[in-house]
Amino acid sequence: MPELPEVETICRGLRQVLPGREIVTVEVLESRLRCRVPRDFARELEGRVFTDIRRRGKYLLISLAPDRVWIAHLGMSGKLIYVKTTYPRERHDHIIATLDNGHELRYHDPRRFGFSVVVREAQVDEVPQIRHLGPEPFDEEFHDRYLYDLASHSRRMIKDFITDQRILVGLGNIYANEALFHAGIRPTRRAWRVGRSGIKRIAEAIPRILQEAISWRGTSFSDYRDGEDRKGGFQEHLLVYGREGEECRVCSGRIKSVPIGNRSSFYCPSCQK
DNA sequence: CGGTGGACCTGCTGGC
DNA sequence: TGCCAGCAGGTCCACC
Repeated sequence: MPELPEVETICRGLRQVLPGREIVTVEVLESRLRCRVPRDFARELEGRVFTDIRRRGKYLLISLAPDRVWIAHLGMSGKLIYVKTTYPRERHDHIIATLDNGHELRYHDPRRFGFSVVVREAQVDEVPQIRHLGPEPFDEEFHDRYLYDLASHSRRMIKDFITDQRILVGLGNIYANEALFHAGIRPTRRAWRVGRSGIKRIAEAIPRILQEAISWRGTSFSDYRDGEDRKGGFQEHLLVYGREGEECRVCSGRIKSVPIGNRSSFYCPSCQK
């Protein structure tokens, strides 16, 4: 489900309400979380106080004093919501942290692709999932030259390349397709054949499209909700993703779909070469 | 090493 | 109306 804009939206929302709150109790209602939630997960969190909520790629890093970080990835269908204790519980609410102010932080994930782990602050960068992540698209180290140096040595399809979280973090199926549309490049082009000007357009389109999606609080089709269980609005502004057979909003041609590695990619044959 | 294809899950939709 | 194949925002691993 969530790509960078959705995780960023959740992050900003939780940052408004969690710092200073104490976790009183934690219930882990689902034991089949693919061994990614340690048995002592609840005890690691109980009695601690939220300090800071930040994001690294598609991961939420939730700091708690003294000296713990709850690292959460929401997979395809995960939600992390802050609601009153009276807010109706649902099927697939797997982890419920009861706070000291009549609210709960609930981790909900029907498909259970997400994962959670609790580590010490100093260990965050050593966690394998975090250690191998590439630069943030909004950081200075991510620029067209960086992307070109890597792309010029890669024979992979460009869409596959830019969704590799080791190259850069944050892009998933929606925003990779959108960024390539904005750059005028077909998702099936081999990375090394995109060329310098094409890579430059991609490197510029990525942060732009992500920023725009953040301003709309992310994209919601069915599952995605922010930290207050509300939908995002960017689905109204998508130009190619999920629009197979519909009219291109730029040239009125028909949007096509092509599978890349078990996943649909969308593009406009006349706008993207 | 790189690239591919399947596995991991539940739920919803569309076609028959 | 009902059933079932196919597909969904992500990662990881085995295999060639």
